[in-house]
Amino acid sequence: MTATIKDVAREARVSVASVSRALNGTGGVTPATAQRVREAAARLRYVPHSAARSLITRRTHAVGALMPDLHGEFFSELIRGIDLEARSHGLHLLVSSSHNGTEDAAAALRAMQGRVDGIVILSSPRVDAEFLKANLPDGLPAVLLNSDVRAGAVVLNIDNFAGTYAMVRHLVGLGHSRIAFISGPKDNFDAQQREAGFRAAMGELVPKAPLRIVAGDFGEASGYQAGLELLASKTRPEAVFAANDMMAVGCLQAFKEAGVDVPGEIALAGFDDIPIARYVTPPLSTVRVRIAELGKNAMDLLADLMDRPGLSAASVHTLGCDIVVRESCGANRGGAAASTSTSTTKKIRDPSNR
Amino acid sequence: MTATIKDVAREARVSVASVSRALNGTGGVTPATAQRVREAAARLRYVPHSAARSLITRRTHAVGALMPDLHGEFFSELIRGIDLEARSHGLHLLVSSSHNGTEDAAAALRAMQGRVDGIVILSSPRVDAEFLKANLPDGLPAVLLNSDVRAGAVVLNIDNFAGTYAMVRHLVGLGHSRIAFISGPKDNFDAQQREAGFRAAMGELVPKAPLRIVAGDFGEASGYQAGLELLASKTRPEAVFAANDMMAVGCLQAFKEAGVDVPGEIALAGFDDIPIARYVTPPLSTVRVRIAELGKNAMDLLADLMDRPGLSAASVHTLGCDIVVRESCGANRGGAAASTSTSTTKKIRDPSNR
DNA sequence: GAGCCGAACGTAAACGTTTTCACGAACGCT
DNA sequence: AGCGTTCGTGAAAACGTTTACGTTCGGCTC
Repeated sequence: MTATIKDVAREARVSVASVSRALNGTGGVTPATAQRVREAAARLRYVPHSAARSLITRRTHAVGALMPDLHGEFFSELIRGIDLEARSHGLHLLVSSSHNGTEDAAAALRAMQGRVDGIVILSSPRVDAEFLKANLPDGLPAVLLNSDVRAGAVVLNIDNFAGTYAMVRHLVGLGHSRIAFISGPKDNFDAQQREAGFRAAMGELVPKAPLRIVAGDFGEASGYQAGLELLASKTRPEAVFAANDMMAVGCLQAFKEAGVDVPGEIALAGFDDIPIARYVTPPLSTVRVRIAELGKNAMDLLADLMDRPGLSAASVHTLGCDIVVRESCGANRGGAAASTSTSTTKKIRDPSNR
Repeated sequence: MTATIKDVAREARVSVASVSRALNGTGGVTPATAQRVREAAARLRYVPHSAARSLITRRTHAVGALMPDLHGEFFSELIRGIDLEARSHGLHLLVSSSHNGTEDAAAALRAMQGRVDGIVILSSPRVDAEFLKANLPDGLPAVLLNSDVRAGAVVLNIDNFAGTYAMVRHLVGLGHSRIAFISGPKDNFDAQQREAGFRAAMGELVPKAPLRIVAGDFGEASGYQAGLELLASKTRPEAVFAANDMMAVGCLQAFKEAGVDVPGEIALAGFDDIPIARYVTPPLSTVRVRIAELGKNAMDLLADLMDRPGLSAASVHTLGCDIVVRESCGANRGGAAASTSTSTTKKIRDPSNR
């Protein structure tokens, strides 16, 4: 059926060994014969059998991406970043997404055993340290994304802390001090870090302001509820900072229905910069996460790890966020230029320029 | 290092053949020995080497997904649908996205050679019939998505034609007859079909109405421009139907800036039902494409094809769309119930119930 | 009790590569 | 001129499975 290395060898009148050497660019072959082999291979449309190669090489030239069941932009951008970088490393990408339970993820992990040379794992609350210890085939290079596992692994995190901190600084710079926070799910790693960043920033920047935190779950409805709750309180906040954009959007809706002007009466900010953020009215100020870059960096870390011998150096890396200033926080009325606040966290002016 | 079938054989005191038979459920082995083998395998944490298996079996138990460089919801939902269904078939998913040029896609196609048992290809303008004939390894089962290739392939398309037709019917039912259309890129297959559906619907439902079509490119800016152009015309349309949501959003922005009330003065509709659609004001009526289902169906077709011997029956399938009625078309003021218009195309009432 | 048949199991070949090793030939050196 | 070294090449082993083919053995029929 399909041509094999023997066919090429016969066609080029050399041994299979020479064909292998010529095609792989391993030395030890004359330019002339290399050329002859290449021609023969092209003539026969020869493409090496990857399984046979993997069998002896112990390398699959593929990496896996394991992620929980998530929709939308985050998923696609992450895959995009990983895929692009993987291809530039000559690697294939095996995707296994949409896992809910631990046993689901464990099965996927097992199934990837031997099919990939490394793996990028996007953590969910269920996928924690002991889960990985139990299910991750040891010796398999892995990079963990947004994980609180700190022991013996390579971890790459979004700098949620710095992001929230910078946004609080921005809001404070605008003159607000009574800033309320809508938090995310208790078991979510990003949510925890964002709340921590908020607490730290408030404590350091406006230490005498009251700390108001209302619970949310990253869903739009919980943001709406939080908005109602905040409106009902005796002293309304000057600004509301939601731990993600969906909640900010829900909160905005509550404000709108109550006839509260944003940002006139209350300023509003979110986190993530989902596409919707720039299309609500007023456009939402938020913290942008460069997700594709997160994927790219994860893939780079993984590639490094795979080149390394067995030595898997544990390390923690972070990827900075950008403050994107639109109208919902009230800073963008005039034409003030953007300024950089941190080395990793840039401030961007984005006047909903659709 | 890792346990091999020989180790299991030794541990279970049988031959490697029996191990293979026991673990694969091929007959010819006593329940007792099968049990013994399973225990030994579990004890050694044995997992069969997939490359070795593929080498002799000529099966990889993996399918590929080849897609152009696209962002956002469409990508993630499609992958999601494919992945879920692939896993339920016991197949792995090899993703290769973000291809721009033909040579890029050709390389990806070649690289997948031998790594997958079948492939799902999402067409882009560059990937046409002769490209596939030239680059698709023959004998490799393939399912084409949103493709105008009709010869010798299995094709699954969104029913753009019926979708646009149904939306026009809906607008006409609302009393509009001067309906303008903002078209998509000329070389885009979906855009072509949507325009064809619009022309057909207008010709049949309101034959005496003038046919107004202004050119767009699926981008938001082009929708904005089209909006301006329509406002400037001597007889303004009663309704505007954009070939996709992004253009409808741009158009809406133009109307807003001009102080034109939507849907009061002009009704507006889009196509795709991107997440943003429900968050603009007024929420956008549109045609929903069930993308995850598209992916699932594609995977099912592919699985069928792979089970088949060599006989690759060419066929064309379509997936219906849903009309989702929000406020931008003016139908949703009252509380009218939803009605079904076609067997494949349902009409949904969706009053922006965030 | 001889013959036979089918089931359970083992032996070994095969799948298509890479890589180690051996073998010449060519070459530069004393 | 002889020798050692390098270099290009080929033969063959190895990777871990599946499976075709024997072989054994127990139980059945006459």
